[in-house]
Amino acid sequence: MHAYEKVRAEMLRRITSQVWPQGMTLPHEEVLADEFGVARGTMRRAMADLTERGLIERKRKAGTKVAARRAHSSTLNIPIVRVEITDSGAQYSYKLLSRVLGGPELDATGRFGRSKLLHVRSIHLADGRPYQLEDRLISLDAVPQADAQDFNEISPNEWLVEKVPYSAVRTILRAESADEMQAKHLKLGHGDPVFVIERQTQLDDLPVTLVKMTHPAASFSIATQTSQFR
Amino acid sequence: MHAYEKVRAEMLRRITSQVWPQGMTLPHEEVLADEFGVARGTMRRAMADLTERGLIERKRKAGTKVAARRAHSSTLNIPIVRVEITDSGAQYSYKLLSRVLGGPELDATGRFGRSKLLHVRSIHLADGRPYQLEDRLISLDAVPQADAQDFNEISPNEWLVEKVPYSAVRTILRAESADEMQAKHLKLGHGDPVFVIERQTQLDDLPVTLVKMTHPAASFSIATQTSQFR
DNA sequence: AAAATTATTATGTCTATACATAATAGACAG
DNA sequence: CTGTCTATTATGTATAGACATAATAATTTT
Repeated sequence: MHAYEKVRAEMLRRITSQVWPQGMTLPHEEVLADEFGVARGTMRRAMADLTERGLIERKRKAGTKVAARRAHSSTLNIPIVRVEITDSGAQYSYKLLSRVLGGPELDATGRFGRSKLLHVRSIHLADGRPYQLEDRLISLDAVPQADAQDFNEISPNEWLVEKVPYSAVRTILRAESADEMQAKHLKLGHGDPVFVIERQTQLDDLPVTLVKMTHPAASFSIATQTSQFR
Repeated sequence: MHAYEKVRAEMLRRITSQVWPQGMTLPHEEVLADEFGVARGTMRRAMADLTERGLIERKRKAGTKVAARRAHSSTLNIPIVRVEITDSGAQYSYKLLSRVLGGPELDATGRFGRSKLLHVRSIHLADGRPYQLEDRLISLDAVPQADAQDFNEISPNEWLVEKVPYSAVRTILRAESADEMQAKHLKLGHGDPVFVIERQTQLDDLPVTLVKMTHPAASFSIATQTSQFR
């Protein structure tokens, strides 16, 4: 265990055990560095990790305080769907449902401006059972080469992640009840609950793709990482 | 903009634009430091951020590679429910539904061993409308002082976050359809979709509390931060 | 040829020092 | 007492250098 890890672990202990209670101002980093017998740089590294995790708050001149616990943040990891399925030990398969080329009228949200769009619907299966319905719009302004892809063999998800640059991603999670089309493809009853991940991808300010990924609620959940220091 | 931010931004640009494509081995950090005209420490800081975000992978002796994009990770922030509601501009209110003291039989999952348990059910409202149904088990081994709390005025959520130390949190997200009890308290129809957050909190190896937070799907969603460098 | 040993090397840790800067506290003027 | 300017200070950034270590590559031994 390295010095900064020891320092961090001990600080974490003091915070979680409330030896250092919420709102308390800590000694200056130089003082703490001295106490722990490390250089200021090492001290700062330990404290940077705690700051990142939201356990302490630091401000110039004001000093370092133990943060009030008003929220809990954790890391949400969403793998590409093929990896998610094969990692679970299941057999992955994929089927294209439809591929429609059209104009801006395909985009009800108006986020794509006047770009020509590709609307692709497909389904991902685990051991032959429907796992995810992928309903995607791709901007041909941002990704002209998508026009030449038929998506019969490779899913838009995989193809885009592999081939297309992006800089920002916005994700929304929610629950819905399945509409007729979703129920049909996911082999659910009409009105059954589904877990929806909606994601918009941009390259700088240019919208690249917008996808709605729908999963049967009964066989889908997301666990977040506890973001522990190891 | 600081030197490490400039370096990081430029590296990010090269990666997202695929000037440095997936799998490419980057020049050594000393060489890059030289190219960017910064010290090795500064270079390392920029690279540490990119590593943290999963954009590059580093290994001793082997060097630094642009990571294959197999997943997207983002930060999930779940505030305490009162803050979530008041931040949205709504009026927060809270009502205790039941508070039952019992033994390990309350815990169907068997995670609490033989601890005495407190089972508290309550509802959080936004502008008088049901927002979240909180169904919680509290270990009296870990939190004996919970026995003295009636939870009439302050919610278990808030009380625990404020008063009780913890070191690890495990969160699961899923969609369900409302059972009779949930439907009644959330003013939904039986079978309507709900968004469920389940969370288990520990102090070291001791389970502290297990909570199931149920939200009407129609008025609840979670947006994750894009985790952008500013 | 395979296995075990040794050398090399890129990343990782730690230290010490200098200077920058945001934010507060204190001094001062009105 | 109020607002403005100034000084102080804790954190933030940057640098250079020494040493540690994991992992690969090269060499030697079997």
